[in-house]
Amino acid sequence: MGFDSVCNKGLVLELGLNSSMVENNPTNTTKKPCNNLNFDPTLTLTLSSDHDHGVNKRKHACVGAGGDHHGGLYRQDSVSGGGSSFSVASVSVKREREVKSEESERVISATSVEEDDDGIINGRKKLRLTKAQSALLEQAFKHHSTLNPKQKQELARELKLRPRQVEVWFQNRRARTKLKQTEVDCEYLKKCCETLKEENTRLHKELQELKALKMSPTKPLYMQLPAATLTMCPSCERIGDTTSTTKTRPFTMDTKPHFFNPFTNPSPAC
DNA sequence: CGGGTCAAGGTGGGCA
DNA sequence: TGCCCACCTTGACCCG
Repeated sequence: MGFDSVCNKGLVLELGLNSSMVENNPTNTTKKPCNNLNFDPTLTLTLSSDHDHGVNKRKHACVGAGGDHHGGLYRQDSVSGGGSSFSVASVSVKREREVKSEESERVISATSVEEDDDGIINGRKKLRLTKAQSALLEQAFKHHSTLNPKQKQELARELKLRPRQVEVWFQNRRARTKLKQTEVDCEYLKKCCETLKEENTRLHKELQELKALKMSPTKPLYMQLPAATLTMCPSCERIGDTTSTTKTRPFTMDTKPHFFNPFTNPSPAC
């Protein structure tokens, strides 16, 4: 029980993505990875108290993996079990692992409990997919991020893996995709936040300047008008009176108000 | 040796 | 009710 297990108990960083983002959310029924950044972001940081881990009642006696519950038992051949073969240089161990992995002979029977070369009973050994296996899985994932049972069987047969392993790979792959997308979204939101902060600072400064001008006894007549009726052109910085219908206006007013959009270029000069 | 990666275990939820 | 999914966690392995 380490730091992770403590921290994960309740701190939830939630990236809420509205409208178009939701359409491509991996959690929805379309199960499509999201590459769309055209969304209304909401960022929520919450402390959840009802997040129970590992103490939940079991819904399935042996869910999925139950059938091949010993699926985690893999033979690593000469490098398995942390035995004597680990005493050699790590480089040679790695090379040996690669050679062995290319032989695709590491997965043992789903129901057997075997011993390695050192006579140590296998616990949960780490399966490493070969490059060829990974490539084929990636290729399949590009086509569709989820598999129907037939596709799963086919892929498993092709890869000489158990269907459960293919299924797990796709689950983990989807999770990785989602995590990556979340990171991208997070970066984007940070930039949004920075831009809005800058704009907020600018507007505050502008407001202070306007207040200062209003306090001045030598202010021009148009500055005595209600603030709501005045608009400053962002380009030429001239003041306009939206209520005036005379031809003596400082400049022609646009009927539409100026709203700042941090993600688009400034409006063209008036 | 600490942190990262990844396959797999475990659980709750949605759906047909 | 069973299946499949997302999500969280675990443990093996790798790397600097």
